[in-house]
Amino acid sequence: MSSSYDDIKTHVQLLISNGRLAANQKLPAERELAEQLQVTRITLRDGLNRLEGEGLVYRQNRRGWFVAPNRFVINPAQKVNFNSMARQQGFKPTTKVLGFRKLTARRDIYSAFNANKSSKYFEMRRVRYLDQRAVMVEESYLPAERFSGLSDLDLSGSVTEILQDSYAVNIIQERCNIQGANLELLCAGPLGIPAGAPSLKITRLRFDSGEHLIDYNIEYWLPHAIEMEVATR
Amino acid sequence: MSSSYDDIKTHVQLLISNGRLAANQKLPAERELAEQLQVTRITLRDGLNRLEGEGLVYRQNRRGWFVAPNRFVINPAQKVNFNSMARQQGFKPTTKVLGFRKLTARRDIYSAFNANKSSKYFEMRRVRYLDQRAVMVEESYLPAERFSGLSDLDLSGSVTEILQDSYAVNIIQERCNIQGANLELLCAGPLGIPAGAPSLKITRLRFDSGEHLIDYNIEYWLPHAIEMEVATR
DNA sequence: TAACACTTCTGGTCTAGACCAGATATTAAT
DNA sequence: ATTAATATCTGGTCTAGACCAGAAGTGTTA
Repeated sequence: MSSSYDDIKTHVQLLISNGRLAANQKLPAERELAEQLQVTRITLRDGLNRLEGEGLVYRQNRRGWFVAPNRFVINPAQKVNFNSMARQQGFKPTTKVLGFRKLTARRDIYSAFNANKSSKYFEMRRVRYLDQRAVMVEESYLPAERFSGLSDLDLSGSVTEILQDSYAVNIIQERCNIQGANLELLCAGPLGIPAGAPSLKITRLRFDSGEHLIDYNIEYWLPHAIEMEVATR
Repeated sequence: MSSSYDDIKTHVQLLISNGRLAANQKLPAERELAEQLQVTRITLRDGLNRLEGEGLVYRQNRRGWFVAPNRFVINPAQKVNFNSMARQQGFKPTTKVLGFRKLTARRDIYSAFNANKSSKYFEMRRVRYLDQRAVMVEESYLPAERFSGLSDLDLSGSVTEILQDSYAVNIIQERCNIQGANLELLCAGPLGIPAGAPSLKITRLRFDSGEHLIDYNIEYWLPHAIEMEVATR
């Protein structure tokens, strides 16, 4: 009844629990582990993929496999602030802006804003890190006319706060959709994983007091870096 | 820049979009597809796994691959009723009770209820289907003393309603946790997929008006059968 | 000391088979 | 016609290699 996977799992868990490897430390190379366990590399990789699925390990493109730290907890039913939430949970959050540009005529965007083809939007792409580990890529779309000068501001913080502080726009309602999705190269690259890897895709629509859509926002999370908590009444 | 995966995706999408295959219909056998595409089976399977990750296809243990229908939308921040929600979205929901028993001394349970080791609980395990497709396995734990006679009732509906109608217990608050998890054999079996496959694990804690925990509930969803919608204010 | 070229190591992708176990269809016996 | 045995088809798992591309370390040169 025991499968190779069980052996691999046990072996890796031993490495971790014996204290030989702490969070974010690198596992031995695949070829080495495969030999230790007397299985082929492809079988070993299958096992590592499953361990990744359980959130025990994570990978970084052509660098290796690492011991996963605790998950980051987010609440999708709450206006989130990545930086403060992360610090609250003992992580060191950082942000890198990947790109900023003005674009037009992308159907998914202007139709979300209920606008026409010629309307212009800012696109901002960012990666978020927890303790140097890339965990999320974020794409934000904002109406360009309304937020002129946006690119001159510090874009490493919360969009909501920027809108509030610099444009006096208050987000008072959000709608979000969560589903599994595979990563395109454009998002997989900054996360240091191969294209096609699974992710948790959170699409947010943020509205102001007039129920106008202000921010169209897509987040791609490493699925095993987070968990979600929701309270209901 | 084109990978085998792209070819596989295009090929399968063609099969689907050409109308040759409708939702829930079976794809050709892996060996056949592999020959059509001139790749090895292992490469093809890698591609199918990714298509599964995108929610385009799903598998059933040793039966084959099938075209995925639309996702079922759930709202984790809302007291859910599987049957009515499913019908509302045009699915035909069914439920099968896998098992019902009284148990004691399982740490995760009695500690969730903040009770001692000797306290007794009912365990109810059910599979939920949408249009004959198994999409979720549910494990419910309820204090046995408080709900004696539970096993004599019709257990195919909503737990919340049973508690309300037969025991006058009103659930007024819920807390839920959502994360990716791999399936143990016990849950993978009823879902018709191999053990170790990914799932979306939703753990629910349901409280009554006195803030007592009433129902400890774990749901394992096929990750690509659902999406979640959450509204925030 | 700093910049650059090179080598090595890593995971990522792929081939070409094999055998197993469960699901299904077929066939034979009742 | 029903049941039971059987053969076949399916995906699930695994072996034993190969080659590629990017990351990281090493040594050389300016």
